[in-house]
Amino acid sequence: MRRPTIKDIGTLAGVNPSTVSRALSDHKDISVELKQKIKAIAESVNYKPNSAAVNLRNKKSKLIGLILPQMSMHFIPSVIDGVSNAVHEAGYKLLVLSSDESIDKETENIKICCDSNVEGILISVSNQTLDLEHLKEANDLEVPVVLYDKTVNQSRYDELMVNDATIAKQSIEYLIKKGCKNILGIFGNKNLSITNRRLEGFKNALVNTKIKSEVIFAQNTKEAAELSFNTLSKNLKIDGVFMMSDELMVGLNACNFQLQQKKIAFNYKPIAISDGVLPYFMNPPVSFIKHSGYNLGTLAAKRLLQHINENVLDKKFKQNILETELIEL
Amino acid sequence: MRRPTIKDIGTLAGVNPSTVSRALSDHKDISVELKQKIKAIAESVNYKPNSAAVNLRNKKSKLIGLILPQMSMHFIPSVIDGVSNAVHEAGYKLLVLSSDESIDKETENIKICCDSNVEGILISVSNQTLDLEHLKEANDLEVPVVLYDKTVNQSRYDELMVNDATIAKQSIEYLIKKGCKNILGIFGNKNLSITNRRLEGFKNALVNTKIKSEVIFAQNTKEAAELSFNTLSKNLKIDGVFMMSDELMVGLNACNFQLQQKKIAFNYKPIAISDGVLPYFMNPPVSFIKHSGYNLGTLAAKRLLQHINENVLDKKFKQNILETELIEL
DNA sequence: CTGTTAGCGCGTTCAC
DNA sequence: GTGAACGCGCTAACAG
Repeated sequence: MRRPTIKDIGTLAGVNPSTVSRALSDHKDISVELKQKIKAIAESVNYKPNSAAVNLRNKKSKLIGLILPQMSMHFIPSVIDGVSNAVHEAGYKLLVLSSDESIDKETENIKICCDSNVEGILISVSNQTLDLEHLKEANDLEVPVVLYDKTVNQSRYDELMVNDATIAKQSIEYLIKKGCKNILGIFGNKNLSITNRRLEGFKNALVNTKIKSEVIFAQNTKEAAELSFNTLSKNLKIDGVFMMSDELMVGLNACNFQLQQKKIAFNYKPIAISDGVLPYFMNPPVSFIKHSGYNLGTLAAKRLLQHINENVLDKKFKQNILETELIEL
Repeated sequence: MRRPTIKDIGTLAGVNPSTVSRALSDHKDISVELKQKIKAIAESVNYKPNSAAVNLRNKKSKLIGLILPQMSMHFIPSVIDGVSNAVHEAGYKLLVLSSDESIDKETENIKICCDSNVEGILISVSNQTLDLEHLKEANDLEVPVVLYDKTVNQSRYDELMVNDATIAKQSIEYLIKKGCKNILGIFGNKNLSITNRRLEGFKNALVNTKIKSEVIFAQNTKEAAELSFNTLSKNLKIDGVFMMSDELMVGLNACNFQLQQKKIAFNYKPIAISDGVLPYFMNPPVSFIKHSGYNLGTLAAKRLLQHINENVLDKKFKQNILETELIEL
């Protein structure tokens, strides 16, 4: 059975399609009785407007593109959840695209968004991304773009992120306050700007102190486990460990097991930047600065929706810094 | 600057819009030179077909709806990744929708899919879902549906899942083979059919053995941590623990910390059903039956695409059982 | 080989 | 108050 159109309803009601259209959208020129009659018919045949036709007519797609640097189990699901809720609440639908940390896929994803007539793009860039040239097409089409979390240095698009240097600094200051004298910092990919910003905060916190520090860089959980084991088994004086992400934190959990196996005593205070779920379940638990992907996603989506709906008068670049809180375990 | 249409190109090239359309789609009736000329112009004005118009015309949206029971960090991201890759490879785009374990949201999500003219739906049902009545609309519109992972008893739609009872049984048999005599099973929400299927496998493995067993049900990681601590601290004879998911497994990691804190010796073999990432990093590591969300997503998507593209001659219900493997750590 | 025409389903302007 | 007609952008059927 073909899906009923506005035309079919018109035939059934004995009126013109345009009358049906107006009745269904509660146009004031249509009499109350006729409206009721038409709506009843629409209901009875289970009428649904054809979205393609509506889109074509209105030049709107009610679609938002969410571009993720990769599909990881850490942080990303929270972001999707936050964005998804905010977007659906506003009657939009979400196109989810993962760039798999490749600039080519990212470019392709932007193209898909543009080709799909999305009304706005939320993007967190891959670690291969150095500039935003590939957003030119979106720009030409005047599709609003909001950057979140991972960005490059720019001042053209709104962006929403955490102050990486500050929260890293806070973390270290916490360790210092707790009396740590030998601090290990576990960081991610050395080439990422996010890594460097967090590293900067780490170093800043140590300026003018007598704290000793070591730093390691790990590409993933496994490397974090291995490298931190190497370090912790050699340098037994380490009494504080900072991890810049959940992913690396999980590595430390495995490292601890190795240390126990080798009967290497360890006793350090751990702190991580985390989405907030896993730290409670590490062995031992890890204090953390909560960097909520859900909040980030929600706020980024809301900001984008403002651009779309309110023609944001004040169109100048805004950098929104997300609030965080320290949770002590 | 308005986006150029096929009409604009026609004007520029001095030909009819329809000629442009044919040239761009390499219709054989158009001369090679004209094609080149038109393509060059299209390129130069950065022409992009208007997807809404194409959709309207072709009655196709190139959209697939992926409905998730919830947006969790376990398993789900892998599923999305698998589906996403398969779907993009085939030139489709992915609408991601989370039901948040609510039957109402799930119904709403199905509605969104139908309203958006998706060409197919991949759905894993919420834990409130008892039947598939709410798929009626998709059915009326003849939108293909494939169920994956969490389903209800049905034989109308294709489904793709793991044999829950079997892998649970395998897990326990592994523990038995390793010499365990006292086994603890940690299961999820008691009302879920997936829980009951895995529980059934668990029990079956114990039939006709002298193995003692205990079973606990936990709603989430935190409960898993608490309840398993209660059990393990009381029953010191437990020498094997089975966890039916990553989420619960993480709880055990926290439980182990508690046991250490209280100086309670524990020595059990752990095994879990897992997506395959976290078990390596637990303290201690956990052997697991790999139930890959990525594979599941990929296969489910491919099956759905078959329905969409090949008019699947053999339309009868198919239940596909996913392969798994046991990884010993 | 290329142009003309019509229509996909809807919304809006204009006329009655 | 309601109907007729047109156009959104594209494609397929029909002409020539």
